[in-house]
Amino acid sequence: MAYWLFKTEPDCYSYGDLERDKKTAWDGVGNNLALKYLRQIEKGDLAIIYHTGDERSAIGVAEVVSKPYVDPKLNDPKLVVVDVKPKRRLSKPVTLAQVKANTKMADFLLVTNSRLSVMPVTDSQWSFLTD
DNA sequence: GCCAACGTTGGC
DNA sequence: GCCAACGTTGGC
Repeated sequence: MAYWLFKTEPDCYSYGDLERDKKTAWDGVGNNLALKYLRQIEKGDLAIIYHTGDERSAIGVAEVVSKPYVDPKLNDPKLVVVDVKPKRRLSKPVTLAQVKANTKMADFLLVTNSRLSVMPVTDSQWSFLTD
């Protein structure tokens, strides 16, 4: 069981959309490094859903309910997706500013590689975001 | 709206 | 295979 963070532009697909849909294929990831991480994800892993744009906050937790598989809508074996379902909203969203203000989060990929859309999250990073 | 950081593309 | 030019992302 591993922890991850998925970024999304809420105007495009928000945590609320995921709650409404109950389940969705997390698609649209094209970056090589993000795809590498995506392929390492296993069924049962948990992912923080982070909203970019004006919100810039970790908003909720999703559970991965499939293995990575090739996006059936596309014809490229490199482009994989996983199915996720909403698990719980965070009691209080954690903003990017709060993450950056904490020295223990200084090496978090969200901070050091702001353009990465799928990234691993360590236990301590997970605790900071979800406690 | 700007721009830094990063990825990608294509000419050589 | 290098790298300049260009495009995209996302924070500010």
